[in-house]
Amino acid sequence: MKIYIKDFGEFSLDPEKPLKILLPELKKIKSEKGLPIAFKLNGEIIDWHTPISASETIVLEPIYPDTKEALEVLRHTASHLLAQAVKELFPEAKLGIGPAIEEGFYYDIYYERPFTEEDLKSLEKKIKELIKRNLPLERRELSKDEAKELFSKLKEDFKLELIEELPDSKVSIYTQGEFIDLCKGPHLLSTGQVKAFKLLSVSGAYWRGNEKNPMLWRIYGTAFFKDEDLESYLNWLEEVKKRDHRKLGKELELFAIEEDIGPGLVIWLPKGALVRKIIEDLWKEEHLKRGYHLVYTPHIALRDLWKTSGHLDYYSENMFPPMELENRAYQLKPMNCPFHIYIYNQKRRSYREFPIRLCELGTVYRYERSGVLHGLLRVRGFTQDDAHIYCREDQLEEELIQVLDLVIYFLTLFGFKEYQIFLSTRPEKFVGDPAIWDKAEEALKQALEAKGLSYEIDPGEGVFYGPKIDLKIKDVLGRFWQCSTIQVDFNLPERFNLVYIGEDNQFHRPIMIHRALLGSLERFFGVLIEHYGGAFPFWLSPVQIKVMTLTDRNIPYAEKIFQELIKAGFRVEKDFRPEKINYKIRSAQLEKIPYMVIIGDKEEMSQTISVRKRSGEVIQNIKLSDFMETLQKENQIQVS
RNA sequence: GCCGGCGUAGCUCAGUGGUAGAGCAGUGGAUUCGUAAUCCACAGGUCGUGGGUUCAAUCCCCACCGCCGGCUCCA
Repeated sequence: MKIYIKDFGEFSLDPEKPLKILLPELKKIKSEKGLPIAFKLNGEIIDWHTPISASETIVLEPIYPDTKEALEVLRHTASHLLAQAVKELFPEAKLGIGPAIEEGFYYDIYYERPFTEEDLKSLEKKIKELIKRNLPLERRELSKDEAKELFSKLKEDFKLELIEELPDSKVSIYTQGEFIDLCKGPHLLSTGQVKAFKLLSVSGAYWRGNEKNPMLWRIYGTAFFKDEDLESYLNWLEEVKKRDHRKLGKELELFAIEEDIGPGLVIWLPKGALVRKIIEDLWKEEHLKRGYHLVYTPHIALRDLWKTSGHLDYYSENMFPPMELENRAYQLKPMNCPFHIYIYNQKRRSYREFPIRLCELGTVYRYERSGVLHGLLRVRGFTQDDAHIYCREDQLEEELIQVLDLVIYFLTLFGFKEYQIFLSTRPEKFVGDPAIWDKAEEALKQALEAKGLSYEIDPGEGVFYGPKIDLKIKDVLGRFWQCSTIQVDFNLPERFNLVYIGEDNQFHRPIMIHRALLGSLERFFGVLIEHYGGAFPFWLSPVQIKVMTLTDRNIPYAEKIFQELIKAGFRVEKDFRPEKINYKIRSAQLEKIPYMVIIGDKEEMSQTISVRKRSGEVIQNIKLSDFMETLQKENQIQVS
């Protein structure tokens, strides 16, 4: 059997032997990139331990240390090191699973008591020792029966359960030193290749994510090939912490969530409310420009409405319980759609009116389990930037293009330029005509392509009532957040018997599109706070300018400057306290205010101002009119 | 909801079986100062809530509430 390894050349290999056999030969060949960590075969990662057999020549793509795939291999081995360390220090522990994950790895372990911070430290020490011993990894294949015997001897009950469920008749195990684990790989050659690692946290996790199963302890860690990489990852974690919207929200007085008010219920403080107002004004203005009608609907409605809509059947676990009044049950709304349907149904609709676009910043209430609430990102009451579009089938694609155009417009405003887009198609359980589903899915695809947006398809992941597009935005720290969603709905028009009169003077059923662009204002605000690190761009800053005096002598002149800035429509505060200028600058800096206007005797004499930017840049003695001119420019929202 | 951790002044945090402290913020006063913290004084807490143990609880125990991290990125 021949294999061709890119960068190294062609070799012959005994089919039953692992690639490792070739090591001495490969080492002789000097590839600039060094020795591969693993290989790619038809898109799958193959390690040095795996025997391959094939009738034709196989082409292997080497994987080098600075790639995502190599990290995955490294981290998988790191998770085995963790498991090995656990078994050495806590022999009674039973192993669950231990995969590599996006930012590191974890291992789920059953033990009679939780692991502590001290345990993590001693585990780290043990792992370092195991790395130093540079234990070679070995792979073996066993029949299921052999494997069962082995793991029952080892008393690894969870592994036995896994073996039971594996489809193939043979399973593979990896060993390093004394340690044996059921594992499909891929792995490194030896433990010494793990250069930099850290255990990060422990928490409870149900076996296989099911609450009916026993709870295991999940130890999280991460690993890299270089110490610098680990260090910069840890710095990144620090940065994430610094930008935590809950911390900044408190420090910058943007919002609060109060125990006495209720979990997951947000109060917007004046500064946060101001940012929200700016976003809302912009949103409304742009929607009106684009042919939407702005509507308002109540926060509660008769519960029967939700019976008709079907929410009681498929959404009730997310709804607040009903309220009784005058023998009628009312329901706090979890969604806006039924109300918009009644707006549609206010009169007989003609095909000529289409598309009808109704939009609302609608506040909804949903029951989220107490354990999942998280700052502004997961709450129980929030305002969706919602809209429902009613149109004919032949208008669907064009409408979707318009919606995508609008969503990109808004996201770009806030500096979100990279997206992950998912198109979810028909699930097994669905309502409506499959032919229309196909058409709608096609329309979604066409719309995405027309906008030049690349996307992935999530087959069968659509909601039962229609296919959808979900859009995730990438923030400055490289994290993705889901905000926007665009869903086609074949269900509600049916349930509420929506009709219009067509060109043929017959009744027809409209298609409905639900869409939220920012998602919820709370969540989007939370993402924005983290994205900007609390330092909002000038146009979005709740306070844009702070005017401050050097001495009390300067107050009258500073007051005049302040008034002129206010008159020009800027959001300005003043700091005329008898404090040192350094003190005032420091506090304005901590408030992350974009511009400080500093007034002293020099400015007063020359009838100018001095400006210090948030960045630290200082402009001395410029004319107020010149300053305002540059501000006006900056206040104009630039869409690129 | 479940598991672990946590809950002390507006904020960040120290502390102890004998009913509490610091820094910042706040208030009063002094200082009138040139680009990230001037000094002095004062005031501020039913130590999350409710029970229990104890002569005595903020501390120990239990329950509840809330917050933080996590709860299939599968051998």
